[in-house]
Amino acid sequence: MGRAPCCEKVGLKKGRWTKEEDEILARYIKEHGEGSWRSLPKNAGLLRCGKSCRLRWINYLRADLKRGNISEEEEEMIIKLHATLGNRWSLIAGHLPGRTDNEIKNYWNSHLSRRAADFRDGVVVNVDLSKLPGGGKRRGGRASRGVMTAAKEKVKEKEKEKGKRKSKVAEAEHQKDEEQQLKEDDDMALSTPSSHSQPCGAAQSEEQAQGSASGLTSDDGHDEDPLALSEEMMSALLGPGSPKLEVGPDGSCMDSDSGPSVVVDGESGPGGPTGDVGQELGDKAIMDWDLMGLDISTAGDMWDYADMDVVVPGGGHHQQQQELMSDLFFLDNM
DNA sequence: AAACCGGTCAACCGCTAGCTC
DNA sequence: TGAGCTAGCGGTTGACCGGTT
Repeated sequence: MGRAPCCEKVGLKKGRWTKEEDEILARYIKEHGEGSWRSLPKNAGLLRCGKSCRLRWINYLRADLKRGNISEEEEEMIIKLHATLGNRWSLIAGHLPGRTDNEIKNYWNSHLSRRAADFRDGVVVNVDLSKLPGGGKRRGGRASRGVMTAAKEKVKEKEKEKGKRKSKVAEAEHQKDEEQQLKEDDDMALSTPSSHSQPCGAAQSEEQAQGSASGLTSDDGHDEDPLALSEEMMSALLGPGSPKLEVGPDGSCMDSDSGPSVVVDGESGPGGPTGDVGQELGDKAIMDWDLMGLDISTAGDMWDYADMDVVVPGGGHHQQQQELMSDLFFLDNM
């Protein structure tokens, strides 16, 4: 049988937190650490639900939170990530250190969604959610640890095998990248500390990778994608000097000259990068680093990325490779 | 000065996946 | 094995605040 109920709803305080409550909660977590949210209010002497305590800590009291306005860089990042991930606020927050999912969600709803709607002039990205498992609908629920664990195991095994047949060139590149990583700061926008602790997509279950129901589906069943960003809209949002976006003939959106592109080399299965992702170079495909160019309409097909050698041209380092592998895994599990 | 209005954001709600017993 | 609980997620609500009439 299960455990006792999380908390008695009767007699618990609701609404805004007082300064005193904040202090009690912060002091308790400082002494005892995070977790055990169920017993926390009782132990700390708070008349709050554990859920409420957790939310207050995560969204407001945590020491590593960045206070203040969202910067232009962060805004740009949110727009790009939202175009790729949809309303996956926790994933987006994982790429923005010090920002919470709630904060980003609020910022999007109050600042960016309206701007996006102003610019939207039709369907830009084809997202046929009916082809995705579950019909493209999803609600909350935590990320699938099972999927993540299984994937890590799978990647480890593949890497073991791959290590044996890896080319000398790639090995030299890899070694060089690791050396560089020690010396230089990572100026890649997507290579943030938090994104390492929460690998993008690696923890996603099959259903979670479908995008939120309200974000990606329309009530009348059309394929309209409210998250789609046209070239005009993105250019306006990103401002002068921003990378120029290109809209592919199939409607996919791609960022043609932002950041280092990534060459994905090797076997790419159906629905893989070739043809759908950026520019083709023989058996290689140039993939936009932020994955803006991915055509998720083909996501139903599996893509054995683990067999690929991922090389970042121009001396990209190992960290970027691992970031990419995380993102690829996310797409693999869509 | 007061009423109204719209924007922002903290907090709540309902749901799901995974875990525990 | 399955019922029930926990943790975490995204959507929604409503209090608060500043600007306008």
